[in-house]
Amino acid sequence: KRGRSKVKCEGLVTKQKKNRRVKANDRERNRMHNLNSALDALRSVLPTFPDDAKLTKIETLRFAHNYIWALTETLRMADQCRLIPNHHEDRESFFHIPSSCMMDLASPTSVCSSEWDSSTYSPSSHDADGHSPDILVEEGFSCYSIVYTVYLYIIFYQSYF
DNA sequence: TAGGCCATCTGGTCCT
DNA sequence: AGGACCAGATGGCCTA
Repeated sequence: KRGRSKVKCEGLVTKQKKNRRVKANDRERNRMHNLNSALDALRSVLPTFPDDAKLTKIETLRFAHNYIWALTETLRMADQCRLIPNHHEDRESFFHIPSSCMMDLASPTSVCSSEWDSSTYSPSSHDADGHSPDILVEEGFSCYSIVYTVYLYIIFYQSYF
């Protein structure tokens, strides 16, 4: 009788384990879907050309990093000059990013490598004045939080213009 | 066909 | 104990 109950117990444990695994898989799938949604939101605020293929995940993150840097630099320059025109049309031309710069921003793959190496192709993390436009990501932030934070940063900067 | 990208599964670790 | 997060493994799809 004890043997049978042991087998029954083992079967129950196996079933419980299987059930937990299925639930964990489901949560993991959900988590990745959320992460992808955050990446999509981030893509949506990045400037792209109509015929551009969808940016890959790593391209999206690199592009966002460069884009934030470009916007930060633009703000800094505008602040330095204190010549921001009031008319909307003028503001647009004032903040026009040179095409050479856009090419670089729009083609992250042109400077792509398998590793994140900010020294080679990402903007310097500190400008001439020692200001750091880097995104403040505290230790312990999840991937989702980081992507979403980048997204919010871009929205914030874009609202400036 | 090789290589890149992606989704999913899985086991481990940490936290509540 | 259960959930969140992460990294490694695997297989599918697509493109040069």
